[in-house]
Amino acid sequence: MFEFMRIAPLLQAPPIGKALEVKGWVRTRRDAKGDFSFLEINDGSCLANLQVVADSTLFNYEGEIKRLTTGCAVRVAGDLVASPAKGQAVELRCRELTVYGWAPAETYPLQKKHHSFEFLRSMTHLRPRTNSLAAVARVRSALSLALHRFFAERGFCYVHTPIITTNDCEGAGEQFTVTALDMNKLPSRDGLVDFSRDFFGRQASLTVSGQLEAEVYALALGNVYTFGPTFRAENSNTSRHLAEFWMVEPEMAFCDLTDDINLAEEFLKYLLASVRSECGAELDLFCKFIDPALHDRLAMVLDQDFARITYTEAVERLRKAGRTFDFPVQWGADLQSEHERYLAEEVFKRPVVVTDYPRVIKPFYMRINDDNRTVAAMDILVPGIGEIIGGSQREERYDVLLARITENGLRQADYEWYLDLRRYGSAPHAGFGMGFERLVQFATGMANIREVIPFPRTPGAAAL
RNA sequence: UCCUCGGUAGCUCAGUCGGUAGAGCAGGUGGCUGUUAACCACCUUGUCGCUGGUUCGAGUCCGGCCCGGGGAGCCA
Repeated sequence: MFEFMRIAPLLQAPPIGKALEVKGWVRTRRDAKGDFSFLEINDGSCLANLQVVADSTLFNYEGEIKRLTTGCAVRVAGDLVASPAKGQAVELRCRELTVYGWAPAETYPLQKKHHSFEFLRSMTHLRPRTNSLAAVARVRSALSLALHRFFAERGFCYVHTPIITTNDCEGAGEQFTVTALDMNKLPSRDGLVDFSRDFFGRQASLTVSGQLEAEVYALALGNVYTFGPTFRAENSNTSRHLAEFWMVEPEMAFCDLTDDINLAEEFLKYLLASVRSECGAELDLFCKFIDPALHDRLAMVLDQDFARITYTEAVERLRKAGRTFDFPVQWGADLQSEHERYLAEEVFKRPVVVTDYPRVIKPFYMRINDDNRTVAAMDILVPGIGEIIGGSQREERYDVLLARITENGLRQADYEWYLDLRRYGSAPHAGFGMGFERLVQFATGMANIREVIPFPRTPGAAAL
Protein backbone atom coordinates (compact mmCIF):
# COMPACT_ATOMS: atom_id res chain seq x y z
CA MET A 1 0.00 0.00 0.00
CA PHE A 2 2.98 2.28 0.54
CA GLU A 3 5.43 2.58 -2.32
CA PHE A 4 9.07 2.53 -1.21
CA MET A 5 11.17 5.39 -2.58
CA ARG A 6 14.67 6.69 -2.07
CA ILE A 7 14.78 10.34 -1.15
CA ALA A 8 16.85 11.53 -4.14
CA PRO A 9 14.30 10.60 -6.82
CA LEU A 10 11.46 11.51 -4.48
CA LEU A 11 12.67 15.10 -4.20
CA GLN A 12 13.63 15.33 -7.85
CA ALA A 13 10.07 14.63 -9.06
CA PRO A 14 7.81 14.64 -6.00
CA PRO A 15 4.76 12.38 -6.49
CA ILE A 16 2.47 14.57 -4.40
CA GLY A 17 -0.56 12.76 -3.04
CA LYS A 18 1.04 9.33 -3.14
CA ALA A 19 1.36 6.99 -0.18
CA LEU A 20 5.11 6.48 0.22
CA GLU A 21 7.59 4.74 2.41
CA VAL A 22 11.17 5.89 3.10
CA LYS A 23 13.92 4.33 5.16
CA GLY A 24 16.82 6.25 6.57
CA TRP A 25 18.37 7.92 9.57
CA VAL A 26 17.02 10.76 11.70
CA ARG A 27 19.11 13.90 11.39
CA THR A 28 17.06 16.06 13.73
CA ARG A 29 13.75 16.20 15.56
CA ARG A 30 11.87 19.41 16.34
CA ASP A 31 8.79 19.27 18.54
CA ALA A 32 5.89 21.61 17.98
CA LYS A 33 3.49 22.34 20.81
CA GLY A 34 3.34 18.76 22.02
CA ASP A 35 0.86 18.00 19.27
CA PHE A 36 3.31 16.96 16.61
CA SER A 37 6.99 16.78 15.67
CA PHE A 38 9.12 17.47 12.63
CA LEU A 39 11.71 14.87 11.68
CA GLU A 40 14.42 15.25 9.10
CA ILE A 41 15.27 11.94 7.46
CA ASN A 42 18.39 11.30 5.42
CA ASP A 43 18.83 8.04 3.51
CA GLY A 44 22.22 8.74 1.93
CA SER A 45 20.87 8.94 -1.61
CA CYS A 46 21.42 12.70 -1.66
CA LEU A 47 22.46 15.58 0.51
CA ALA A 48 18.94 16.81 1.18
CA ASN A 49 16.75 15.48 3.98
CA LEU A 50 13.06 14.70 3.74
CA GLN A 51 10.90 16.47 6.31
CA VAL A 52 8.44 14.20 8.06
CA VAL A 53 5.50 15.48 10.11
CA ALA A 54 4.42 13.06 12.83
CA ASP A 55 1.53 13.91 15.15
CA SER A 56 0.28 12.69 18.49
CA THR A 57 -2.46 10.51 17.02
CA LEU A 58 0.22 7.94 16.16
CA PHE A 59 0.14 5.13 18.71
CA ASN A 60 3.89 5.33 19.37
CA TYR A 61 4.15 9.12 19.39
CA GLU A 62 4.94 9.54 23.08
CA GLY A 63 6.66 6.19 23.49
CA GLU A 64 9.00 6.28 20.51
CA ILE A 65 8.74 9.26 18.18
CA LYS A 66 9.37 11.84 20.90
CA ARG A 67 12.44 9.87 21.93
CA LEU A 68 14.03 9.89 18.46
CA THR A 69 17.43 11.52 18.31
CA THR A 70 20.12 12.15 15.71
CA GLY A 71 21.29 8.88 14.19
CA CYS A 72 18.25 6.63 14.79
CA ALA A 73 17.35 4.34 11.88
CA VAL A 74 13.68 4.41 10.94
CA ARG A 75 11.06 3.48 8.40
CA VAL A 76 8.43 6.14 7.77
CA ALA A 77 5.27 5.58 5.77
CA GLY A 78 2.73 8.25 4.96
CA ASP A 79 1.35 10.65 2.40
CA LEU A 80 3.53 13.03 0.43
CA VAL A 81 2.02 16.52 0.49
CA ALA A 82 3.03 20.02 -0.55
CA SER A 83 4.59 21.76 2.43
CA PRO A 84 2.65 24.73 3.81
CA ALA A 85 5.78 26.30 5.30
CA LYS A 86 8.96 27.69 3.85
CA GLY A 87 12.18 25.69 3.62
CA GLN A 88 10.99 22.63 1.70
CA ALA A 89 8.66 21.98 -1.20
CA VAL A 90 7.21 18.73 0.09
CA GLU A 91 6.92 16.77 3.30
CA LEU A 92 5.79 13.33 4.32
CA ARG A 93 2.74 13.23 6.55
CA CYS A 94 3.48 10.25 8.76
CA ARG A 95 0.97 7.42 9.20
CA GLU A 96 3.40 4.77 10.44
CA LEU A 97 6.86 4.99 11.95
CA THR A 98 9.03 2.00 12.80
CA VAL A 99 12.30 2.29 14.67
CA TYR A 100 14.96 -0.10 13.37
CA GLY A 101 17.77 1.06 15.61
CA TRP A 102 18.19 3.62 18.37
CA ALA A 103 21.21 5.90 18.73
CA PRO A 104 21.38 6.95 22.39
CA ALA A 105 22.29 10.62 22.44
CA GLU A 106 24.28 10.21 25.67
CA THR A 107 26.84 8.10 23.86
CA TYR A 108 26.39 8.63 20.10
CA PRO A 109 29.30 10.91 19.18
CA LEU A 110 27.73 12.69 16.22
CA GLN A 111 25.68 15.71 17.12
CA LYS A 112 23.54 18.09 15.19
CA LYS A 113 26.40 20.52 14.88
CA HIS A 114 29.68 21.12 13.14
CA HIS A 115 32.44 18.65 13.92
CA SER A 116 36.09 19.08 13.02
CA PHE A 117 37.45 16.71 10.38
CA GLU A 118 40.18 15.78 12.81
CA PHE A 119 37.57 14.60 15.31
CA LEU A 120 35.62 12.73 12.64
CA ARG A 121 38.80 11.01 11.49
CA SER A 122 39.00 9.36 14.90
CA MET A 123 35.86 7.39 13.97
CA THR A 124 36.17 6.26 10.38
CA HIS A 125 33.18 3.97 10.88
CA LEU A 126 30.76 6.79 11.74
CA ARG A 127 32.01 9.77 9.78
CA PRO A 128 30.23 8.91 6.48
CA ARG A 129 27.01 9.70 8.36
CA THR A 130 27.85 13.39 8.22
CA ASN A 131 26.76 15.64 5.38
CA SER A 132 30.27 16.51 4.23
CA LEU A 133 31.81 13.04 4.30
CA ALA A 134 28.75 11.50 2.63
CA ALA A 135 28.98 14.22 -0.03
CA VAL A 136 32.65 13.38 -0.61
CA ALA A 137 31.72 9.71 -0.99
CA ARG A 138 29.12 10.54 -3.64
CA VAL A 139 31.54 12.78 -5.54
CA ARG A 140 34.22 10.10 -5.38
CA SER A 141 31.80 7.55 -6.79
CA ALA A 142 30.64 9.93 -9.53
CA LEU A 143 34.27 10.59 -10.52
CA SER A 144 35.03 6.88 -10.67
CA LEU A 145 32.09 6.22 -12.95
CA ALA A 146 32.89 9.24 -15.12
CA LEU A 147 36.43 7.98 -15.51
CA HIS A 148 35.30 4.61 -16.82
CA ARG A 149 32.78 6.33 -19.10
CA PHE A 150 35.48 8.62 -20.50
CA PHE A 151 37.71 5.73 -21.46
CA ALA A 152 34.87 3.51 -22.64
CA GLU A 153 33.65 6.25 -24.99
CA ARG A 154 37.13 6.35 -26.51
CA GLY A 155 37.53 2.62 -26.98
CA PHE A 156 40.01 2.03 -24.17
CA CYS A 157 40.27 -1.41 -22.60
CA TYR A 158 40.22 -1.58 -18.79
CA VAL A 159 43.14 -3.74 -17.67
CA HIS A 160 43.55 -5.08 -14.15
CA THR A 161 47.25 -4.88 -13.42
CA PRO A 162 48.52 -6.85 -10.42
CA ILE A 163 48.39 -5.65 -6.83
CA ILE A 164 51.13 -8.07 -5.83
CA THR A 165 54.19 -7.63 -8.00
CA THR A 166 57.67 -9.02 -8.23
CA ASN A 167 59.04 -6.10 -10.20
CA ASP A 168 62.39 -5.42 -8.67
CA CYS A 169 62.31 -1.70 -8.11
CA GLU A 170 65.74 -0.94 -6.76
CA GLY A 171 66.33 2.72 -6.23
CA ALA A 172 62.64 3.50 -6.38
CA GLY A 173 60.21 4.32 -3.61
CA GLU A 174 59.75 2.23 -0.52
CA GLN A 175 57.53 -0.78 -1.08
CA PHE A 176 55.54 -2.98 1.28
CA THR A 177 56.77 -6.55 1.22
CA VAL A 178 54.13 -9.25 0.82
CA THR A 179 55.10 -12.42 2.60
CA ALA A 180 53.69 -15.63 3.98
CA LEU A 181 56.82 -16.40 5.97
CA ASP A 182 56.59 -16.87 9.72
CA MET A 183 57.91 -13.52 10.88
CA ASN A 184 59.15 -15.06 14.11
CA LYS A 185 61.15 -17.74 12.32
CA LEU A 186 62.53 -16.18 9.15
CA PRO A 187 64.62 -18.51 6.98
CA SER A 188 67.97 -16.97 6.17
CA ARG A 189 70.80 -17.50 3.78
CA ASP A 190 74.08 -15.59 3.90
CA GLY A 191 72.70 -13.46 6.69
CA LEU A 192 69.71 -12.27 4.65
CA VAL A 193 66.12 -13.40 4.61
CA ASP A 194 65.78 -16.31 2.17
CA PHE A 195 62.79 -15.29 0.09
CA SER A 196 63.22 -18.33 -2.17
CA ARG A 197 61.34 -20.17 0.58
CA ASP A 198 58.53 -17.60 0.61
CA PHE A 199 55.11 -18.12 -1.01
CA PHE A 200 56.11 -16.94 -4.48
CA GLY A 201 59.60 -18.33 -4.34
CA ARG A 202 60.98 -14.81 -4.47
CA GLN A 203 60.45 -11.48 -2.77
CA ALA A 204 57.13 -9.88 -3.66
CA SER A 205 55.63 -6.53 -2.79
CA LEU A 206 52.56 -4.37 -3.21
CA THR A 207 52.55 -2.41 -6.44
CA VAL A 208 53.72 1.18 -6.55
CA SER A 209 52.43 1.63 -10.11
CA GLY A 210 50.67 -0.41 -12.76
CA GLN A 211 52.38 1.41 -15.58
CA LEU A 212 54.93 -1.14 -16.68
CA GLU A 213 52.27 -3.85 -16.81
CA ALA A 214 49.90 -1.46 -18.59
CA GLU A 215 52.53 -1.04 -21.31
CA VAL A 216 52.32 -4.79 -21.91
CA TYR A 217 48.63 -4.50 -22.73
CA ALA A 218 48.93 -1.22 -24.62
CA LEU A 219 51.33 -2.92 -27.00
CA ALA A 220 48.70 -5.57 -27.64
CA LEU A 221 45.35 -3.81 -27.40
CA GLY A 222 46.30 -0.27 -28.39
CA ASN A 223 44.61 1.91 -25.80
CA VAL A 224 44.27 0.68 -22.24
CA TYR A 225 43.98 2.03 -18.72
CA THR A 226 44.32 0.76 -15.20
CA PHE A 227 42.50 2.03 -12.14
CA GLY A 228 43.28 0.44 -8.85
CA PRO A 229 45.00 0.69 -5.48
CA THR A 230 48.65 1.62 -5.23
CA PHE A 231 50.91 1.43 -2.20
CA ARG A 232 53.86 3.45 -0.97
CA ALA A 233 55.69 2.75 2.26
CA GLU A 234 57.26 6.21 2.45
CA ASN A 235 57.14 7.95 5.80
CA SER A 236 55.17 10.85 4.34
CA ASN A 237 53.13 12.98 6.70
CA THR A 238 51.35 15.48 4.51
CA SER A 239 47.84 16.42 3.47
CA ARG A 240 48.57 15.09 -0.05
CA HIS A 241 50.03 11.62 0.58
CA LEU A 242 48.60 8.26 1.53
CA ALA A 243 50.24 4.86 1.96
CA GLU A 244 47.33 3.32 0.03
CA PHE A 245 45.73 5.33 -2.74
CA TRP A 246 44.06 4.83 -6.08
CA MET A 247 45.76 5.63 -9.33
CA VAL A 248 44.47 5.96 -12.90
CA GLU A 249 47.00 5.09 -15.58
CA PRO A 250 46.09 5.19 -19.28
CA GLU A 251 48.65 3.87 -21.74
CA MET A 252 48.36 4.34 -25.51
CA ALA A 253 50.24 2.75 -28.38
CA PHE A 254 51.11 4.87 -31.44
CA CYS A 255 50.94 7.95 -29.28
CA ASP A 256 53.45 10.73 -28.64
CA LEU A 257 53.82 13.25 -25.83
CA THR A 258 51.52 15.80 -27.44
CA ASP A 259 48.74 13.23 -27.88
CA ASP A 260 49.31 12.24 -24.27
CA ILE A 261 48.94 15.82 -23.02
CA ASN A 262 45.86 16.39 -25.14
CA LEU A 263 44.21 13.32 -23.67
CA ALA A 264 45.13 14.32 -20.12
CA GLU A 265 43.64 17.78 -20.54
CA GLU A 266 40.48 16.38 -22.08
CA PHE A 267 40.33 13.80 -19.27
CA LEU A 268 40.53 16.32 -16.44
CA LYS A 269 37.91 18.55 -18.04
CA TYR A 270 35.57 15.63 -18.68
CA LEU A 271 35.75 14.45 -15.08
CA LEU A 272 35.25 17.85 -13.51
CA ALA A 273 32.41 18.68 -15.91
CA SER A 274 30.73 15.43 -14.91
CA VAL A 275 30.92 16.29 -11.23
CA ARG A 276 29.57 19.74 -11.90
CA SER A 277 26.55 18.39 -13.72
CA GLU A 278 25.89 15.39 -11.47
CA CYS A 279 26.81 16.64 -7.98
CA GLY A 280 25.57 20.22 -7.91
CA ALA A 281 24.19 20.06 -4.38
CA GLU A 282 27.42 18.56 -3.05
CA LEU A 283 29.53 21.24 -4.73
CA ASP A 284 27.32 23.96 -3.27
CA LEU A 285 27.86 22.45 0.17
CA PHE A 286 31.64 22.40 -0.27
CA CYS A 287 31.62 25.93 -1.61
CA LYS A 288 29.63 27.11 1.39
CA PHE A 289 31.49 25.35 4.19
CA ILE A 290 34.82 24.06 2.88
CA ASP A 291 36.21 26.20 0.09
CA PRO A 292 34.44 29.37 -1.10
CA ALA A 293 36.65 29.49 -4.21
CA LEU A 294 35.64 26.02 -5.38
CA HIS A 295 33.27 27.00 -8.18
CA ASP A 296 35.80 29.50 -9.52
CA ARG A 297 38.58 26.93 -9.47
CA LEU A 298 36.48 24.42 -11.38
CA ALA A 299 35.62 27.09 -13.94
CA MET A 300 39.29 27.96 -14.22
CA VAL A 301 40.03 24.41 -15.34
CA LEU A 302 36.96 23.93 -17.49
CA ASP A 303 36.77 27.21 -19.36
CA GLN A 304 40.29 27.70 -20.70
CA ASP A 305 43.13 25.85 -22.35
CA PHE A 306 45.93 24.63 -20.12
CA ALA A 307 49.17 26.55 -20.36
CA ARG A 308 52.04 24.52 -21.83
CA ILE A 309 55.72 25.30 -21.25
CA THR A 310 58.94 23.34 -21.27
CA TYR A 311 60.94 22.75 -18.13
CA THR A 312 63.66 24.99 -19.53
CA GLU A 313 61.14 27.82 -20.05
CA ALA A 314 59.78 27.23 -16.55
CA VAL A 315 63.24 27.63 -15.07
CA GLU A 316 63.67 30.92 -16.96
CA ARG A 317 60.26 32.10 -15.77
CA LEU A 318 61.16 31.32 -12.16
CA ARG A 319 64.55 33.02 -12.46
CA LYS A 320 62.88 36.18 -13.72
CA ALA A 321 60.18 35.96 -11.08
CA GLY A 322 61.60 38.89 -9.17
CA ARG A 323 61.29 37.03 -5.91
CA THR A 324 63.42 34.64 -3.96
CA PHE A 325 62.44 31.05 -3.29
CA ASP A 326 63.48 28.96 -0.34
CA PHE A 327 64.98 26.53 -2.81
CA PRO A 328 67.23 27.89 -5.56
CA VAL A 329 66.11 27.55 -9.15
CA GLN A 330 68.65 25.96 -11.42
CA TRP A 331 68.50 23.91 -14.58
CA GLY A 332 68.92 20.27 -13.70
CA ALA A 333 67.22 20.39 -10.32
CA ASP A 334 63.65 19.21 -9.87
CA LEU A 335 60.97 21.85 -9.38
CA GLN A 336 59.99 22.29 -5.74
CA SER A 337 56.42 22.57 -4.49
CA GLU A 338 56.84 26.32 -4.10
CA HIS A 339 58.02 26.62 -7.71
CA GLU A 340 55.11 24.58 -9.03
CA ARG A 341 52.62 26.61 -7.03
CA TYR A 342 54.11 29.87 -8.23
CA LEU A 343 53.74 28.81 -11.86
CA ALA A 344 50.17 27.55 -11.55
CA GLU A 345 48.80 30.05 -9.05
CA GLU A 346 50.59 33.29 -9.87
CA VAL A 347 52.08 33.19 -13.35
CA PHE A 348 49.35 31.40 -15.30
CA LYS A 349 46.44 31.21 -12.87
CA ARG A 350 45.28 28.01 -14.52
CA PRO A 351 46.58 24.47 -15.01
CA VAL A 352 50.09 24.34 -16.46
CA VAL A 353 51.70 21.49 -18.35
CA VAL A 354 55.46 21.44 -17.89
CA THR A 355 57.30 19.26 -20.40
CA ASP A 356 60.76 18.00 -21.32
CA TYR A 357 62.48 17.62 -17.96
CA PRO A 358 66.22 16.88 -17.59
CA ARG A 359 66.83 13.18 -18.04
CA VAL A 360 68.82 12.96 -14.82
CA ILE A 361 65.82 13.65 -12.61
CA LYS A 362 63.39 11.34 -14.38
CA PRO A 363 63.02 7.55 -14.47
CA PHE A 364 64.67 5.23 -16.95
CA TYR A 365 61.61 4.45 -19.06
CA MET A 366 61.00 8.00 -20.30
CA ARG A 367 61.93 8.68 -23.91
CA ILE A 368 65.17 10.59 -24.50
CA ASN A 369 64.66 13.71 -26.62
CA ASP A 370 66.87 14.60 -29.61
CA ASP A 371 68.85 17.07 -27.46
CA ASN A 372 69.96 14.00 -25.48
CA ARG A 373 69.65 15.80 -22.17
CA THR A 374 65.88 16.01 -21.68
CA VAL A 375 63.11 13.42 -21.76
CA ALA A 376 59.59 13.51 -23.20
CA ALA A 377 57.94 13.92 -19.81
CA MET A 378 55.05 16.06 -18.70
CA ASP A 379 53.61 17.13 -15.34
CA ILE A 380 50.27 18.88 -15.02
CA LEU A 381 50.24 21.37 -12.17
CA VAL A 382 46.98 22.78 -10.85
CA PRO A 383 46.51 25.67 -8.46
CA GLY A 384 45.98 24.52 -4.89
CA ILE A 385 47.09 20.92 -5.35
CA GLY A 386 50.31 21.06 -7.33
CA GLU A 387 51.14 18.05 -9.46
CA ILE A 388 47.98 16.13 -10.30
CA ILE A 389 49.14 14.22 -13.37
CA GLY A 390 52.57 12.96 -14.38
CA GLY A 391 53.22 11.24 -17.67
CA SER A 392 55.64 10.63 -20.49
CA GLN A 393 56.28 9.15 -23.85
CA ARG A 394 58.01 5.84 -23.16
CA GLU A 395 61.38 4.88 -24.58
CA GLU A 396 60.54 2.52 -27.42
CA ARG A 397 64.08 2.11 -28.83
CA TYR A 398 65.69 -1.08 -27.57
CA ASP A 399 69.28 0.14 -27.50
CA VAL A 400 68.45 3.42 -25.81
CA LEU A 401 66.29 1.73 -23.18
CA LEU A 402 68.94 -0.86 -22.42
CA ALA A 403 71.53 1.89 -21.99
CA ARG A 404 69.24 3.74 -19.57
CA ILE A 405 68.60 0.59 -17.52
CA THR A 406 72.32 0.10 -17.18
CA GLU A 407 73.06 3.75 -16.49
CA ASN A 408 70.48 3.71 -13.67
CA GLY A 409 72.20 0.75 -12.05
CA LEU A 410 69.29 -1.60 -12.69
CA ARG A 411 69.83 -5.26 -13.50
CA GLN A 412 69.03 -6.10 -17.08
CA ALA A 413 67.87 -9.57 -16.04
CA ASP A 414 65.00 -8.05 -14.09
CA TYR A 415 63.75 -6.18 -17.16
CA GLU A 416 64.04 -8.74 -19.92
CA TRP A 417 60.27 -8.90 -20.27
CA TYR A 418 60.15 -5.09 -20.52
CA LEU A 419 62.93 -5.14 -23.11
CA ASP A 420 61.03 -7.80 -25.07
CA LEU A 421 58.31 -5.25 -25.67
CA ARG A 422 60.97 -3.28 -27.61
CA ARG A 423 62.58 -6.32 -29.19
CA TYR A 424 59.35 -7.44 -30.84
CA GLY A 425 56.98 -5.07 -32.59
CA SER A 426 57.97 -2.03 -30.59
CA ALA A 427 55.95 1.10 -31.18
CA PRO A 428 55.88 4.67 -29.92
CA HIS A 429 53.63 4.82 -26.87
CA ALA A 430 52.84 7.13 -24.02
CA GLY A 431 50.73 7.38 -20.91
CA PHE A 432 50.21 9.17 -17.65
CA GLY A 433 49.29 8.55 -14.06
CA MET A 434 46.90 10.47 -11.90
CA GLY A 435 46.49 10.13 -8.15
CA PHE A 436 42.75 9.71 -7.90
CA GLU A 437 42.48 11.22 -4.41
CA ARG A 438 44.24 14.38 -5.58
CA LEU A 439 41.48 14.80 -8.13
CA VAL A 440 38.79 14.23 -5.49
CA GLN A 441 40.53 16.86 -3.38
CA PHE A 442 40.50 19.29 -6.24
CA ALA A 443 36.85 18.59 -7.04
CA THR A 444 35.68 18.99 -3.45
CA GLY A 445 38.08 21.55 -2.02
CA MET A 446 38.89 19.19 0.87
CA ALA A 447 42.21 20.32 2.34
CA ASN A 448 43.36 16.93 3.63
CA ILE A 449 43.61 13.84 1.46
CA ARG A 450 42.55 11.72 4.47
CA GLU A 451 39.03 13.06 4.02
CA VAL A 452 38.62 11.96 0.40
CA ILE A 453 39.31 8.24 0.87
CA PRO A 454 36.96 6.18 3.06
CA PHE A 455 39.64 4.48 5.14
CA PRO A 456 42.91 6.42 5.00
CA ARG A 457 46.21 4.61 5.56
CA THR A 458 49.07 6.85 6.67
CA PRO A 459 52.20 6.25 8.75
CA GLY A 460 51.02 5.06 12.13
CA ALA A 461 47.35 4.89 11.15
CA ALA A 462 45.30 2.13 9.53
CA ALA A 463 41.95 2.08 11.35
CA LEU A 464 39.64 -0.86 10.60
C1' U B 1 62.40 12.53 8.98
C1' C B 2 62.78 18.07 9.86
C1' C B 3 60.37 22.83 11.18
C1' U B 4 56.16 24.84 13.52
C1' C B 5 51.56 25.13 16.25
C1' G B 6 48.50 22.61 19.49
C1' G B 7 46.33 18.81 23.47
C1' U B 8 41.10 22.23 28.99
C1' A B 9 33.47 19.11 29.80
C1' G B 10 30.62 14.32 24.96
C1' C B 11 31.90 18.33 20.79
C1' U B 12 33.92 23.51 19.48
C1' C B 13 36.70 26.66 22.28
C1' A B 14 37.96 30.79 26.19
C1' G B 15 40.96 30.90 30.49
C1' U B 16 44.56 37.98 31.49
C1' C B 17 50.17 39.08 35.68
C1' G B 18 50.92 31.94 38.68
C1' G B 19 45.78 32.46 43.21
C1' U B 20 42.34 26.70 42.98
C1' A B 21 38.15 26.19 35.71
C1' G B 22 33.56 28.40 32.15
C1' A B 23 30.86 29.69 27.51
C1' G B 24 28.16 27.85 23.27
C1' C B 25 26.44 23.32 21.44
C1' A B 26 25.02 18.24 23.04
C1' G B 27 22.31 15.72 27.29
C1' G B 28 18.10 16.23 31.33
C1' U B 29 13.54 18.95 33.17
C1' G B 30 9.76 22.53 32.17
C1' G B 31 7.64 26.17 28.78
C1' C B 32 6.51 28.13 23.82
C1' U B 33 6.05 28.03 18.55
C1' G B 34 4.16 24.94 11.09
C1' U B 35 9.26 24.11 13.01
C1' U B 36 14.08 24.91 9.67
C1' A B 37 21.65 24.19 13.00
C1' A B 38 14.09 26.27 16.21
C1' C B 39 13.57 29.38 20.63
C1' C B 40 13.26 30.64 26.33
C1' A B 41 14.32 29.21 31.59
C1' C B 42 16.70 25.98 34.94
C1' C B 43 20.02 21.59 35.83
C1' U B 44 24.15 17.90 35.05
C1' U B 45 29.19 17.08 33.10
C1' G B 46 36.51 17.90 34.19
C1' U B 47 42.79 12.53 35.29
C1' C B 48 43.34 20.79 32.27
C1' G B 49 47.69 14.65 27.25
C1' C B 50 51.55 11.93 30.56
C1' U B 51 55.68 12.66 33.74
C1' G B 52 59.34 15.15 36.58
C1' G B 53 60.72 20.01 38.42
C1' U B 54 60.33 25.44 40.22
C1' U B 55 56.81 27.73 43.79
C1' C B 56 53.27 28.87 49.84
C1' G B 57 50.36 27.86 45.39
C1' A B 58 50.82 25.48 38.33
C1' G B 59 45.66 24.79 33.21
C1' U B 60 49.32 28.93 33.29
C1' C B 61 56.57 28.74 34.14
C1' C B 62 60.84 24.95 32.95
C1' G B 63 62.68 19.76 31.27
C1' G B 64 61.46 14.97 29.16
C1' C B 65 57.92 11.88 26.72
C1' C B 66 53.22 10.63 24.02
C1' C B 67 49.50 12.09 20.48
C1' G B 68 47.46 15.36 16.75
C1' G B 69 47.21 19.68 13.09
C1' G B 70 49.86 22.70 9.43
C1' G B 71 54.28 23.30 6.34
C1' A B 72 58.62 20.95 4.05
C1' G B 73 61.21 16.70 2.50
C1' C B 74 60.68 11.77 0.77
C1' C B 75 57.46 10.28 -3.50
C1' A B 76 57.91 4.91 -11.05
